[in-house]
Amino acid sequence: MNFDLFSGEPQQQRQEILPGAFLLRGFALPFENELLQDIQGVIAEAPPRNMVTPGGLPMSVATTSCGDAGWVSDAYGYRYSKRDALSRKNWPAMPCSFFDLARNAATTAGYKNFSPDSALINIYKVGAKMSLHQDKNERDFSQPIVSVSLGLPATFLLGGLRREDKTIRVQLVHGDVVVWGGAARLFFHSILPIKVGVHPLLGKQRINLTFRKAL
DNA sequence: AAGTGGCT
DNA sequence: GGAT
Repeated sequence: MNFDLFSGEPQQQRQEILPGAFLLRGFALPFENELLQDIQGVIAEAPPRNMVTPGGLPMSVATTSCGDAGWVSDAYGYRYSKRDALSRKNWPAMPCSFFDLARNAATTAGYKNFSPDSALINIYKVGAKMSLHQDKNERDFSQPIVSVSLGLPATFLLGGLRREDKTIRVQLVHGDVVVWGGAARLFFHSILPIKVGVHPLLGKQRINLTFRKAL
């Protein structure tokens, strides 16, 4: 945990950035070592790949998953799949460190008993981005989304229910967690192109973990 | 099927 | 279609 050097009290790092959406600054830092180790394990079993959108264009972000389902995109559309098309096996199991972090973060944001069954791992090289979209391939929108930022910083845009709604922008750095649910669950969001840089632990990349109850 | 992308 |  982060402690205030003067008071010795844990600093409150929770900020409601829009109704239902919370920024938990540095929340993942205590889990850092275990998370990085477990990410390596998942990637060894299910290598990240640049999925193709239904429109036929490759995404700039490389993606893999773990848990009971993984988010996939191909010519047939966006969906969750229980199997990795590359290995034709089930996705790797979700590491306990992933589940615990996601559940704790959701609780801290006021979403009790979050039980993610899918963790999407998005690898951003410098210049990679994620266009404005909604997370809407899940079955149950009563469960929040938990997003963990590692490595290089990113600018996160969060809007509303309509694509054309005004967006706020939030700088996300290594260890930050964003949780959105309730009224914000279907809000459009995006990541601007990652700027040139080198992170001391992760080098020239940003890794994002996104947790969902997909099934 | 696709605006999770690329163009202006 | 809008932001950059």
